[in-house]
Amino acid sequence: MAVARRGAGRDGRPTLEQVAARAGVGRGTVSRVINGSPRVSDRTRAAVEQAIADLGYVPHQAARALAANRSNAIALVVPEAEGRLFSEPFFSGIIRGVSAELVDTDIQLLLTLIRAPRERARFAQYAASDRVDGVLLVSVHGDDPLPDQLAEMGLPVVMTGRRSEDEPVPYVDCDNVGGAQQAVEHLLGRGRSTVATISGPADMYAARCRLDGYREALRAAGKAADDELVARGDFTEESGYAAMRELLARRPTLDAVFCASDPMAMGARRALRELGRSVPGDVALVGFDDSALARHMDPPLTSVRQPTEGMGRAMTRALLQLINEGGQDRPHVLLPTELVRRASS
Amino acid sequence: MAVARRGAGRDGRPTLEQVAARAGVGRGTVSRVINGSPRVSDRTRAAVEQAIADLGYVPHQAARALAANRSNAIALVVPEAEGRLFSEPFFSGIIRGVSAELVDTDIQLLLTLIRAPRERARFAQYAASDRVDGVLLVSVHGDDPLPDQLAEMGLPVVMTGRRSEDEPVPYVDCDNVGGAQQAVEHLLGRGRSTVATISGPADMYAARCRLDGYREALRAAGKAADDELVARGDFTEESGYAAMRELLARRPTLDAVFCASDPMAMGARRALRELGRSVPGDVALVGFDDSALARHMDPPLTSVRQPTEGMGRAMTRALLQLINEGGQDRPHVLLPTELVRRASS
DNA sequence: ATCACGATTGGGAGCGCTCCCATACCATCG
DNA sequence: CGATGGTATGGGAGCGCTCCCAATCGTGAT
Repeated sequence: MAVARRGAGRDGRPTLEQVAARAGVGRGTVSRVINGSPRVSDRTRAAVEQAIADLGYVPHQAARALAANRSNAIALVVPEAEGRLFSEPFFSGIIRGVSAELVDTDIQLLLTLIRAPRERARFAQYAASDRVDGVLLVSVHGDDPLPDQLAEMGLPVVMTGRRSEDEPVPYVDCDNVGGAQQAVEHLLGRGRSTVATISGPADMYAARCRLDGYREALRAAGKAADDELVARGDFTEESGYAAMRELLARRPTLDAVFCASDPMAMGARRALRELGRSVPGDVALVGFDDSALARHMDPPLTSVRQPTEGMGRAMTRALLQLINEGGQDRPHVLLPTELVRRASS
Repeated sequence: MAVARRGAGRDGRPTLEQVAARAGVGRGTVSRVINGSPRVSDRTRAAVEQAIADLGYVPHQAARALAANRSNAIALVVPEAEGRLFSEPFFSGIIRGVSAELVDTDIQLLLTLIRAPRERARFAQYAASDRVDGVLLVSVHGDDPLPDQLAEMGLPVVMTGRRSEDEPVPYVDCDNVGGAQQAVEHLLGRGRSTVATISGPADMYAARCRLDGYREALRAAGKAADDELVARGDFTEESGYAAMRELLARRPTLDAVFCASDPMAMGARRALRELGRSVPGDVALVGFDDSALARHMDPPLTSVRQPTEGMGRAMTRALLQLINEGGQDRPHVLLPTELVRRASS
């Protein structure tokens, strides 16, 4: 036993040095094998790999990080104000995607919730001090300076969603315009003639995109734009309820509504019920996000699904590329959405 | 510039050594200040703190980890089979709690999803190699060997939930028995006389506890146990639907049902509607978990809420204590649940 | 056979920190 | 007044790895 452990690290775990000794080579060579350097002969590589297997050697992260000056970790930052996100499939999908993309690397995922502004500052400092190789930002608000701040420090950053049309920071987004368009085309295709929309806050880029998609679909179908058919919400159920009542007051004859979020669709559904309109009989309804809510509404809600897992993967790939290639290019990825048809339309 | 940077780390960030130079003390002293050692005079401490502030010094994690042989990170492990968890408030609450408890430490949270068995093995190896100081396990199955495996390696571990009555691994759980009991007492208190239950899989400890709570409440109310009023589900909506039909077939006169999960309550509600029973008029319904579902059901579902955030905090505190004190004691924490009353009962 | 040059390889130096021993200093005590 | 026992402090050693330069070993060209 003592022999087997000779020269072992202080936990009794084998070190590079020991692997080298066992394989009859130098430290440098083992390091090269581990890091996949091509400058190693096949014979030597095989011997080293054998020794690694024999000893059950696992490289010591902290030592690597210190020597190589990279941390082999990336942070996933979630502003917790968006607590909402957490219980939605959105966040779940993102994590799944990120995690899936990381599984074949030896990169760690650090999860950081940011509540107070104090924590934001703290994270900025933290990120600045070499502790992560890159940052994934989820659900950034339009006026959040953090992305630029991090980017200016030279830290690779990728966000989900854009803050505006000409987002300077690399991002992965879903095709909000296309999704909305698809939803409205679907409603028109089902024979609906008067399609209204309940849109999100005008200061959120995604909300504007969804509204654009709605308008584009109507235009493509040769319908005149009609602002009477557009009501504003703020993505919440309450706002959806109010908007629906407003729309019905303005245009009692409408027969379909595209809601820019599922909770708003939920609110709209409630308003419709109260006013004696059936769904989908009198009014067809489509939501956005395909949350758990949608599946459980009565009737189940047709909704636009974001490829959340794909977005998580894409973000991660983009970030790893930034880290490894340090490229000057700012990757922008746009993923397609999918309409999930249910009984509400 | 060059002067300001003299002796700086390779990223231009200040090192301990520089702080020491600026404060006019030795490395060891600065280290003591940073680590809160009492063996430093107030004068010296103040000088060092000033130098740290002046330089904006932030300790280099990897270097600390290497020298001190601790990683300053804990892992939160989630078996992704429980993908379900993700979209429930449960997971969200746990993360929030863990994160809140870590915010004043410099401990990192690593998130690890485990999908395939291969990944489980990989994680075990990973965890074994010094990369985390401890592990939080969420939602472990009754037959999962991972907790014991990790514990045997001497790695501090805390789980949510128990696998059985005499769980050997430290855990934090909510009071399932008490929660169920409270729910049933509530139903009885509302004047219901024939309270049935749809319970979870018999091989899950939490499900057995909830059933025990149900029975205990009836017993306390002086009601005879009646197996005809107990139906098995597997926590899914479908199983709740089937169980409800079964119960009604057996006992058409029942007037209340305690469901051991919200999705089962959802299924039960559907069955009741189909069979022309009103909720809560004919049958009162109570669920468990207080998921988003509960709030959005029609009528909104009374449900037993787990203190998820509190559980996250408790797990973290327990783990940190295990890490710091290396105690031989196996902390077991049981937190109370809360009945959230809504229109369904 | 000799020389140059690329492919491999070994191992020194050093990453920034903690640990701990040796030293310096100070107040108290016999 | 010197011995004694603390308390502060400085700094050497070393954590396990990567980087990189120098050394070694072929191999083909001359």
